[in-house]
Amino acid sequence: MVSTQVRDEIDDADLLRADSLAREIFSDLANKWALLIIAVLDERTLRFSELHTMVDGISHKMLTQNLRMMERNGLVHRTVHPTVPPRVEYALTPAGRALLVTVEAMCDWTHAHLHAIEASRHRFDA
Amino acid sequence: MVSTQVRDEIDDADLLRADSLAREIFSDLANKWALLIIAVLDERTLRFSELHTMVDGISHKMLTQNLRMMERNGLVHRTVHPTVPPRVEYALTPAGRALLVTVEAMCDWTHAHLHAIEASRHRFDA
DNA sequence: CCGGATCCTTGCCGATACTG
DNA sequence: CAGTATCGGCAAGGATCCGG
Repeated sequence: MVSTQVRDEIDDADLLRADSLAREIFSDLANKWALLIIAVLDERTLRFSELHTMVDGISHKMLTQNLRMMERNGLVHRTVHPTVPPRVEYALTPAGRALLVTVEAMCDWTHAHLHAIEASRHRFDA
Repeated sequence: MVSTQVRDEIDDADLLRADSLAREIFSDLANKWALLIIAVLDERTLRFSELHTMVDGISHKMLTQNLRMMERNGLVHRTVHPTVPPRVEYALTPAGRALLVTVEAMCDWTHAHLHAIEASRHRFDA
């Protein structure tokens, strides 16, 4: 399931350039809101309003837009509870959880290099 | 160096929400052009014009813009050869190479789930 | 060959208002 | 509470020119 398969000759970048569908998907997901939503859905199903609070800075509109996109791509599962008031919950699908692993790796990387990056910025800004 | 450290209580998403610098850096990098450039710089130093061809669809402007940002954050190293015509080469720094690992993971994920995603889209669009 | 600067267009995204 | 629709500002990003 986890792709540690060995490919010969071509690397990942080539795969992205060759396949337009792959590029489209990659472009969909490589945006901060989508990745942040995935990161926040770590471990727990969340309601729309919870997501709205937890991913801070995101607007109502961007949240729905990204959730639709992610649902369409099969990353999140949407459950509507027919109650009053309505209750909608979002959870990661297996595919989404697989992607979560790499998102967490990116988060870890960010925090591991925080200071180095800050230093690099100061050097550059001179 | 590689952060497989164990943290207690808080998860990655929390770290991103708590630290505004982390969020800023994450937002810088979580965009398709930056990630694609990193993916392409896999294994080899590349000239500006080579990058321009390899990351296809990117404009001259976006390429310089992202390269500056990545240089500022210490992800790529820029070497200017004082020849005529000028020759400028870009290479990943150790930090950049560390990030490359997670970018490749994302690429692998994309290709591993291509068909599933395509199927999911068809289902959704009905 | 590189990349900065300028103009100009496009579409992203936030604010607001309205339905179920 | 969750979601859709509309509108409008503003910034992202493309095209082009020039200068090193």
